[in-house]
Amino acid sequence: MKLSTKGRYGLRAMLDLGLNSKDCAVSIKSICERQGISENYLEQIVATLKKAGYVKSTRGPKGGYSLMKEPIEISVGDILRVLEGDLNPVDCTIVNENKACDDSELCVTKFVWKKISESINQVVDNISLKDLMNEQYCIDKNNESAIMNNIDKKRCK
Amino acid sequence: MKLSTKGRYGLRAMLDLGLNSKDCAVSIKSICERQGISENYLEQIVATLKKAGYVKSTRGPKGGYSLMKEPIEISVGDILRVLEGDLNPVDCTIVNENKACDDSELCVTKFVWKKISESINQVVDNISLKDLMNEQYCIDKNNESAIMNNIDKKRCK
DNA sequence: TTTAAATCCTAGTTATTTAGTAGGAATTAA
DNA sequence: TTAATTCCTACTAAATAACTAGGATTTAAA
Repeated sequence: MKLSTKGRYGLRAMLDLGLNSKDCAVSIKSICERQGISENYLEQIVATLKKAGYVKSTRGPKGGYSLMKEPIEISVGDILRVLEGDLNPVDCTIVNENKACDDSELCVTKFVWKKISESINQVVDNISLKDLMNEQYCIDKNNESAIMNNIDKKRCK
Repeated sequence: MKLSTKGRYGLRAMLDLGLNSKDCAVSIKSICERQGISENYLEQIVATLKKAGYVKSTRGPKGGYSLMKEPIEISVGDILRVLEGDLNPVDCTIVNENKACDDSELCVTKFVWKKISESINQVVDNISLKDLMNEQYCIDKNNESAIMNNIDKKRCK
């Protein structure tokens, strides 16, 4: 019951693009330097995100990637579903549809799987890339004041 | 982001025990016949549930397994966590604890993982085995009336 | 026009996990 | 004594995850 590196790296890459591709395209190389990820691997992940319409690319020197939409228009759910597939904990969540489940005894657990699916999707669909960017700005700000004022880093409200 | 067969089979086995082990111990063999699961494999799964204190066993002929606690005292979350490990989508959910995450840039995604964890656990901790048993009784009842009255099967309230 | 920095594309490869299989030892009711 | 059961551990095949490798294409800039 774990997300793979595709989802984790992909979300970090998208956040990186949100934070850094405002004015110019951002290369895979620079993302990987910041995020500590393998370049060839992230290439494949970003290719998936491009195909899904969340990032655009420009080739050649000074080329790279940038977001295709406004960060507020991209949810964490969008990103994760593109990279991980649906976020259902069990493939068979549609009650009374699969033939193997005509045996109702098997079906009861589906109510559980369905509720888990719904709760996961509810969470990830209600966090936008913009939210994460804001969270990041907030952390940066607090870090700075922590350094400046020599006080402990605090969670952002 | 899928549950393994351990969690799925395990929950079905526990439900089976809830429904069938009221008066007598239930053998692995009979559970597997009803549920269509490999016997040797379910043995291993049930051994884990036993070690965790959710089922008890009696050996020899007429032996088998039964629940250690009242179904209302056992949550779906208890069962799944025993068999799947924690239900966090990413291992690193504790903000600002891991060394690799002192780089705050990496940390922002953790807010997402934490929220997903919380929502999953909230769901599974609020469904008891008793709830599933009731759901099953309800389905059985509706199936019967569907056969009797020749009307469509309906979802249970 | 050449160079080099970048994306684009696809085919390996290695390690880990999953989902079992296999089979014998111990227990115990009939 | 028999046979049904749990108990225990080692092995295994298949799938998946997490990359690595390397060449083709594009294009800004010298």
